[in-house]
Amino acid sequence: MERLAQIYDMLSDKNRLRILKLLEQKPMCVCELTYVLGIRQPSVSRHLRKLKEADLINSRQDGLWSEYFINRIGDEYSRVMMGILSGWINDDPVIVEDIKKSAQACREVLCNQQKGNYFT
Amino acid sequence: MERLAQIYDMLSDKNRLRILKLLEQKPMCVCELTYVLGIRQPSVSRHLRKLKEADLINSRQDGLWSEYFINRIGDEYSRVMMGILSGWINDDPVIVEDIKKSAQACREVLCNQQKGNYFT
DNA sequence: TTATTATATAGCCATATGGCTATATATAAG
DNA sequence: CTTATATATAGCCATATGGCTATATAATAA
Repeated sequence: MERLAQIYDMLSDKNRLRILKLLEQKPMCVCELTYVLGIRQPSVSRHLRKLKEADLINSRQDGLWSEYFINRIGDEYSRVMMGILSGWINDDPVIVEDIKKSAQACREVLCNQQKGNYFT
Repeated sequence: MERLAQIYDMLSDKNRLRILKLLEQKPMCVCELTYVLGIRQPSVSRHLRKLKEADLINSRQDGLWSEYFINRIGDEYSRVMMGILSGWINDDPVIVEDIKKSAQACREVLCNQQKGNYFT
């Protein structure tokens, strides 16, 4: 029951729902999520930490970036809930706008990278 | 999204989960739920009010008692979530114990009814 | 080494939450 | 009417939450 309540708790915050709906589309780094959500980076990082602790998402390091993505190999609860979520609120105005913004959001542009660094 | 977050929020509390799992079995009045949950009656009443405001449960008056029951005609979100919940945590020790207790809980015995009143 | 930058963490603050006790309300009995 | 009783509400309090700013950490560049 504890675990189930934890998952519901993760899903009960609107910004966390937005993050999950964004990651449903593609992996994203913190700066991209920060740009799309319109809240401060530390707030995004904290949401991501909670979601990761709840095993709903995972991350991999990519140079200076941390790329977050949906954890597809969670337990039954998380897999079922994420599966259902993927069919829901796809036409919510906020979600539609978020995904539109995320398509434009390019980490190389967003993050104020030095010119001439390792990815040029 | 607001509505979905509201439902998840309702499900993120352990005592509310217990209430829903109990009402899954049968309608119950406040005194029975109070007995089973082991928390104070006003706390139970508040959980019930929240669940009712979220349209997950409903109530009918039965003399002095208020009988609460699952709302089977809610929107898609609530019906799907309640449907899934009915298949989950049925072997959770707390839930098993709750349902065992609820089977013994008889409102006529539990509530300190006067002898010789309208239901004798 | 130092500088830069993406992310993480520490900690502040206002608000929300969920226990609780005390009390009000509503319904039925007498 | 008065009394009894099931439930609802008001309001207290400790804790949790989610914004925020400031700062620490980690990875790469030079």
